Amino acid sequence: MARNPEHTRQLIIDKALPIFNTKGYAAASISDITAATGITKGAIYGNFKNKDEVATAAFERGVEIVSGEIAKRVRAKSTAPEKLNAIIDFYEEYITKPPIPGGCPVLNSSIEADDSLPFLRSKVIRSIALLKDSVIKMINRGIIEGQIKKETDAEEFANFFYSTIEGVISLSRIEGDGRSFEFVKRFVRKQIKEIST
Amino acid sequence: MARNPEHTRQLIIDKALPIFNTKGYAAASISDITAATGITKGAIYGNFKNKDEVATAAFERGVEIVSGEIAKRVRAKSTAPEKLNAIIDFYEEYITKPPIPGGCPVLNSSIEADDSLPFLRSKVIRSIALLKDSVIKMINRGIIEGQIKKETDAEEFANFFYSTIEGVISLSRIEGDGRSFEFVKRFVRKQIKEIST
DNA sequence: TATTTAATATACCAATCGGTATATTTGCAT
DNA sequence: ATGCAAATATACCGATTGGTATATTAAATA
Repeated sequence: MARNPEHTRQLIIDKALPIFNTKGYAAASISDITAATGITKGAIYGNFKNKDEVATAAFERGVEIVSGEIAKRVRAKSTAPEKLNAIIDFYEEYITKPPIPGGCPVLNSSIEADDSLPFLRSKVIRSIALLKDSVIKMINRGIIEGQIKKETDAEEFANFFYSTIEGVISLSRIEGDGRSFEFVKRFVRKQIKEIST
Repeated sequence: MARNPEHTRQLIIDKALPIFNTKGYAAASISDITAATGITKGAIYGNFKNKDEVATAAFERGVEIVSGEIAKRVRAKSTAPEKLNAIIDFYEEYITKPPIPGGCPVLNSSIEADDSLPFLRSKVIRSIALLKDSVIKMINRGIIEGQIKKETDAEEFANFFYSTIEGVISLSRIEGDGRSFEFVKRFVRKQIKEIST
């Protein structure tokens, strides 16, 4: 080994992530990445088989960042309603100070990978499933612990919850302000209160 | 005039729309359009200044199709709750038999135009505003006509409504089935009932 | 310190991109 | 019928794309 390939690989992923996330897979070029990293094509293709693999690694890193940040905030709260509200707060902050430039990588990749990019599709599907599942578990635990009404349909709520959040992120980003988010936040908070005991 | 340029222009738009909508602006090429239309570059650049203008025209046609179809279904119902449910039904059908291949052009373009494609941004923003506004008006008329509870916040509901629908469309499309939509539909229907008198 | 080998840099490839200049064709007006 | 102008087709442009083959460099081994 020579010249720390681990570091190189990580550098490529870290710099490629915001590029793919802002421009999209198709518009992002290898040259964009060499420019951002100061590294040459030789190094990129020495560490990744092709552009697809760079994009895949970047996406997985993006999901890691997002879900890691969510997990941190969720852990900091003790009851299910508080945890759900913490997730909303995280996404609200996402608009003004996004941990990854370009919006939510799950949503972005979801749009671009639904008809093309078959190598990404399954990864995106899995990420969404994990995010939803954590909300479902959160609600069911809340039911057991008496914080959430026991008649609550966890899967229905989780699907509403993530659909609405992803939807309002797309709205807020294109509109360029947090106005829509404010309305939706207020609504979702009411729904959380609604299922709370 | 010769050879009916109006027809040519419309042909280009009609064929370009599903291409842009499935592949996205960046991945869709002029060659894709010549291949789909059987028409040459000369004809395309004779009718449009550049790729941006083709994409813009295609987007506007897409919005026209979607909002036209929504308007038709909304007109067919007489009360606000029925109208709202008709919109949900429209988007549910969108998953299995989309009027435009590739999903919702408003959502797709929203994702791609938030950081790039400045020529599209304002058009997307305006389309969203119109869609939301029609729901707001629908609810306020429903309040006047006594079908919707008068304490309902129309703007809040409209934002929730479209965020949730756009979000669940993205989910359903990447997941490849209508499962998530079923859950979300059930939830939104309950919310409509909730604000109904 | 010399050698070796892994990692990175450089130089290049064909293909494709958006766009244009020009040639050709078509339909209308005369 | 003929000439003209508008519309479309063809041929081409430089730039960029993802990718590769090869040269160079740097670190570990001996």
